[in-house]
Amino acid sequence: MRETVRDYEEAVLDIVAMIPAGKVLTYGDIAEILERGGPRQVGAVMSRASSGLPWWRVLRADGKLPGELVAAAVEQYVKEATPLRSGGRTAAPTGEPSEPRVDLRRARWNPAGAEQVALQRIRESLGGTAEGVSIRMSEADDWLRS
DNA sequence: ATTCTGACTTGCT
DNA sequence: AAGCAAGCCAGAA
Repeated sequence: MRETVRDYEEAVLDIVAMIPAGKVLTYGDIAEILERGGPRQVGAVMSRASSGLPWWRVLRADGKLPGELVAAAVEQYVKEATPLRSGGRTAAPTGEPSEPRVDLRRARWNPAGAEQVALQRIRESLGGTAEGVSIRMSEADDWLRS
């Protein structure tokens, strides 16, 4: 039995729903967790995501989000005290406000223990049907990458 | 089968 | 820091 597109969407949405307030994940991170598709696929899912989802906690690898979403997102970041870069000191000397960007180094969600297990379970739910799915046990190491 | 498209990434200026 | 080109992945036309 082949996995359906719908399954992939559910998996992505489940993960997004698990991200704690004040923390974030990049599109690529989610693709890695699922070991399916890539950043663009995750982005595609998010573009169709229904409201009610903490979409602002999923952003690009550079800590930004597509233009239109920035305003709404920043509002949330402030509310959730998400670590940002800029705002004050790092602003350009030219006087340009420079849009705030999430500080990935500090804000990236690093799932541990039970959370990581839960994510693994979500991933496994995708390959479900015995298809020679070789599982890597030491995947956790990937999360230690800086 | 082929081409287009996009809430993406990386590497190089 | 900002812009650009290529690479990448999968669904849609």
